[in-house]
Amino acid sequence: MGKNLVIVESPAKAKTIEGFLGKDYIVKSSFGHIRDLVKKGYGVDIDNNFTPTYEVQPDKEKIIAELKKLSKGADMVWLASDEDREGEAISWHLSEALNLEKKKTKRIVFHEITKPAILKAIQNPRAIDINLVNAQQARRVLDRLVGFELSPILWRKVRPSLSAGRVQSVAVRLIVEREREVQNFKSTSAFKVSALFIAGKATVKAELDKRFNTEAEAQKFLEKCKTANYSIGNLETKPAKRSPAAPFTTSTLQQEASRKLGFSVSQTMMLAQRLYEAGKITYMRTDSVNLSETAINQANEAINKNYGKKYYQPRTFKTKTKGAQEAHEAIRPTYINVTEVEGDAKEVKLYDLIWKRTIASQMSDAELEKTTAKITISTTSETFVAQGEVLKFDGFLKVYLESSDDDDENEDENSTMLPPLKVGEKLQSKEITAQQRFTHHPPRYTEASLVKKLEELGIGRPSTYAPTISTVQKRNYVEKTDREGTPRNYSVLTLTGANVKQETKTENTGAEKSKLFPTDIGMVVNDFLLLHFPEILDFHFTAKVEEEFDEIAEGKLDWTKMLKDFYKPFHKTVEKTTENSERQSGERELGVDPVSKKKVIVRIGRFGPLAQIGETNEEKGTKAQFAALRKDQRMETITLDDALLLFKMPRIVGEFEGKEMKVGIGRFGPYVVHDSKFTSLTKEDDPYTVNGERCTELIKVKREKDLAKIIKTFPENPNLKVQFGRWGPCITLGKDFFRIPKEKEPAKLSFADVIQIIGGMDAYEQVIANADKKSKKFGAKKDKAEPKAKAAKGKTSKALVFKAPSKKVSIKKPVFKKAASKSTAPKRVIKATRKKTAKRK
DNA sequence: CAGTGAGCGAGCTTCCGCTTGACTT
Repeated sequence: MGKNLVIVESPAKAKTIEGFLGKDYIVKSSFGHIRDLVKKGYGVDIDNNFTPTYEVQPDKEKIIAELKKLSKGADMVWLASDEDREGEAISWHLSEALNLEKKKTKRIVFHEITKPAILKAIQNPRAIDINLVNAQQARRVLDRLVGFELSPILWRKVRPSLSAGRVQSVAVRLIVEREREVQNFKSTSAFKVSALFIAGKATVKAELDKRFNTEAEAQKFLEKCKTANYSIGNLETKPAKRSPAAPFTTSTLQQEASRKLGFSVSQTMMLAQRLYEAGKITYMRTDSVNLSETAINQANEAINKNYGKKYYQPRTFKTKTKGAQEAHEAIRPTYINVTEVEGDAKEVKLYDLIWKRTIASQMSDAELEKTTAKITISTTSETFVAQGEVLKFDGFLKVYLESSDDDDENEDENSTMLPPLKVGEKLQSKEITAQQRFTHHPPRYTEASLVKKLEELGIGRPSTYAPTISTVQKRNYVEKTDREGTPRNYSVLTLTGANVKQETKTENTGAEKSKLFPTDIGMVVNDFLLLHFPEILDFHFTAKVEEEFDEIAEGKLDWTKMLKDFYKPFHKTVEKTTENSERQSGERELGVDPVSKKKVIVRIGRFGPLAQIGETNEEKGTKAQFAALRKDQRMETITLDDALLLFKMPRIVGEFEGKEMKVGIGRFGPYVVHDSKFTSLTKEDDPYTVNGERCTELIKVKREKDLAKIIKTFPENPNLKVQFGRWGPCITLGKDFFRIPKEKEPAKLSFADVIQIIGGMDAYEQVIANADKKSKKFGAKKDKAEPKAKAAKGKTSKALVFKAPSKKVSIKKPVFKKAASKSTAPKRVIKATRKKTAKRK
């Protein structure tokens, strides 16, 4: 037999499979899709039966060249991409792009990476399923058409650079609608009654079988209890059992890692990727809950060895996810006998989670015994109920228990044991309390609970959950933030002996951590799309088109016909909307300004949400006043009073050294600016009332602090200093920073030394000129940082220049301008880019 | 770092799914 070329999607998979197949087989990977619709324009010829135009993705040119060469020399090419719609398309694109001969090409599939599975696949090859490929083309083209027709409408009607799509727009809708549910939620309260009884030597905790709507009713009930006798009216013991959850899919892994370990969705995926690449776990982007036979056998061994035979119970799970394609196994340890891995702490934790979940899925049910005791009250018909739970056999609970999203108020002191009780037995009441409890609004989404919801709706795929969440945040439709709670009073009535005591207590309510909130722009875009394109935004739109894709895959429906039927009415709506719809600014009238008697509105402006008093009208000579909304304010909920307060800012609070002091609220909170220098106000200072005296004080303190940082100044230029920066001594020139070479002593630097470090006189002057230019360009068209960077790099800079650290900049691209020279060139200063370049260990 | 609230307009933005890159010393 001659040489065989096998092509799979993932390089890690290629490595594993090569080991199974011996030396007649070369296994290579395509790194996912290799061709896509052309990037420019639609890439689809709509008038010509939706003919797509594909191009090899630029980053895949190299791999295609290599595969081409290898396929030429091979006797047989085995296309082994995943067994799903996308995988079939990858095989098809490969056969096209590599110009493979039909008789030299075979298509094989397997959904687990085990030796028997691979060998069996090789023995059962088939041809490319063109129907399945067409289903993928339909999916791809539909997504392109939806995205590329909707987005431009948003550019015209709302704001440039926005986006819309089949998946992201529904994700945003979910978050917007949930937020409105929260806003419209009216909390009600009721009194929950619980009691502590004494039975012999033991205490029994019980809860009343009803709640009281008012404090008066609760009070009345407690009055009745004063003279009451209590006895066991009924006892019931029932066996119960609990079963383990299925092994992890991408979505359930993301949820559990979020609940149990506090990882974000993308963090989980990054860690899982590393574990996968290290050969520790199976593939992490999967919707399947299946375990291979090999894995089940390994689990059997591990359970017998670690816990005993009684704990083993083999199970197979069926996916409940609609539209699951199950091209892979569930996520599991590659070798189940490896109970823990070494290395990065977070990887270790994630592996442990996967290991436990996998093992637990093959373990016995937990057996419980639930006892319910009803306690009668002699003076009234209500009854108290005490519940106890005894674990008879722990089963899978020995290793793993799935968490739930609403662990909010499950304070039922779960699974306590009841003492031995008898029917008719008398109980002593020790204490009865009636506590006011409030109803909760539906929970806001976390990243993970949003993924769960999307999966339930069949929207998105394992490979896109994490990217979707980052897209809606990048577009500024959604933000993940914390929110501080507000205190709320509640009432507690306590009966001890013959005394009822009333207390008012305070609890914190509404606090949120890492939850998804819609932004103003997110709401405006959502409302606009929902108004004009309800079909696309429908929660079942994806499910509906998926059904049609399935029909295409089964050969029952022509893919271009499906697209035509979709596109015709859709495009009509697009045209109608482009022509007829109003520009959307989310404008909302708040009321009238009592001072000027002019209308106050909020709307989205060029730089985001703003409040506006009056209108600009040249004929009448009126001019509108503007104030940006604060970050924690929403157009939908801001009140007139809050909006009016915004116009009080910035506020001139007085004079100091002949220059005025202005107080404002900026991106980083309240500040006072004096002589164009900013000083932050402290938490105790209210920016609306703080006076000049206090501001002067703050400015003086700031000056002293700044002064303490300065190591050296130069008479040649007051803006040039040697001072302590965040990472030790450095040279500052205006807002540019320069690193001091190790061998130099900061305090002893001369002006000439400094110029040399900056890179010579030319460079020095250039930096000053660039700084000037930048400040002048303010309010001009666009951010002019780019030309500045070029100038500095191309001509002058011989030293490293870096800007003051700013989160945005450091993540996006390194702001270092690398020195064009040589030995004296200092090394990198900050590790701002480290995260990005950090590798698997 | 923090302000701004227009339309003399050139050309850009955008989708969803697959998968991991990585010029130099």
